[in-house]
Amino acid sequence: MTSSPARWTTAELAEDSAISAAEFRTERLAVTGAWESHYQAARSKFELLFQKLSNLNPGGVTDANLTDAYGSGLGEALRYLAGPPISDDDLQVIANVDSLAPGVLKKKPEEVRKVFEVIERVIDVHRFPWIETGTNPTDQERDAALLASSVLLAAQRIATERRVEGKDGQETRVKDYLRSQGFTEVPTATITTIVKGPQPMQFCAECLLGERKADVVVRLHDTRLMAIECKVSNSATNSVKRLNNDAAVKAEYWLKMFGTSQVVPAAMLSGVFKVMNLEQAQQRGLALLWAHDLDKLGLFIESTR
DNA sequence: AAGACAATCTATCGGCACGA
DNA sequence: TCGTGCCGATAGATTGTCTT
Repeated sequence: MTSSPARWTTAELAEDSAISAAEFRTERLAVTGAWESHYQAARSKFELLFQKLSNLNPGGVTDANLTDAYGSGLGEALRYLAGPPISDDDLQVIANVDSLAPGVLKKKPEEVRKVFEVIERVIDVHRFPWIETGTNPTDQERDAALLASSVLLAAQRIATERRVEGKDGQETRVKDYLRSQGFTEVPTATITTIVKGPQPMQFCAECLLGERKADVVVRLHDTRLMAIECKVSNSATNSVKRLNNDAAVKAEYWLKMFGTSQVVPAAMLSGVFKVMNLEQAQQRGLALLWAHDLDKLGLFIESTR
């Protein structure tokens, strides 16, 4: 007799989603210093860039200076001189160069030239008004440009950091919890049949289960595999994507691929989710767990003895 | 031969725009 | 106003290539 993960009632889902959203609220409002450090890091980059390119003065931007700037890892800051900033991918296409890697550009000054020609054409005149007049910036102009540019870059960095942290943080919590329950992590494996992968009292991370990657895979006591997807959503709009488009799709794939009696697809949730989406995903065979209540994971694992 | 660097691929969440 | 599809910006892993 196999044990199934709990199916939550609407009321239970509503309660947990409220707790989860409250936790998100608290975390987002907490002062972490992340903004401060990203701002400072960005500011330093632009200051260095200004220095290397003589405040973007006409004449200060030579091929040698540009190559030097790229070599110092300032290509990123360079992209952010554009209004609006150009992404790495876009710049490569628009400038029509083969590579934006510093080592490659170092040997091809003409490629650097092409890159800067693009930047020049789309440079943000709101931040760098002195470029148009061909004069030196006033101290205020220079400072305003540094401020605005640093904020622009730092904001993007924060957004990216949140994406990575949301996932990694949650995955780490799950793994730590499993360890606390006596499980041992084993190296990532490609799991083609149900007997492969983690053995009793083991789990692995980032395993390829069939043809889809699972964040954490645990061997249950009754030999089934539990595939846990870690999902962070910070808005109700995105809850449907994370749950129904990402996790439930994989759940259905695994259930079909390995059979309903062999795998237990689950999603570990934190952040903001809509109750309706939770119900839909659960309906589709996805077991729901909350990062704020990891003991439920332990209880289920125990129930498979 | 080793280590640095570059290219490629895939995954993350977030946000916009469109249509019901 | 709401639900949905699509895409953007980036990180990290892996694989490939070049230097020293």
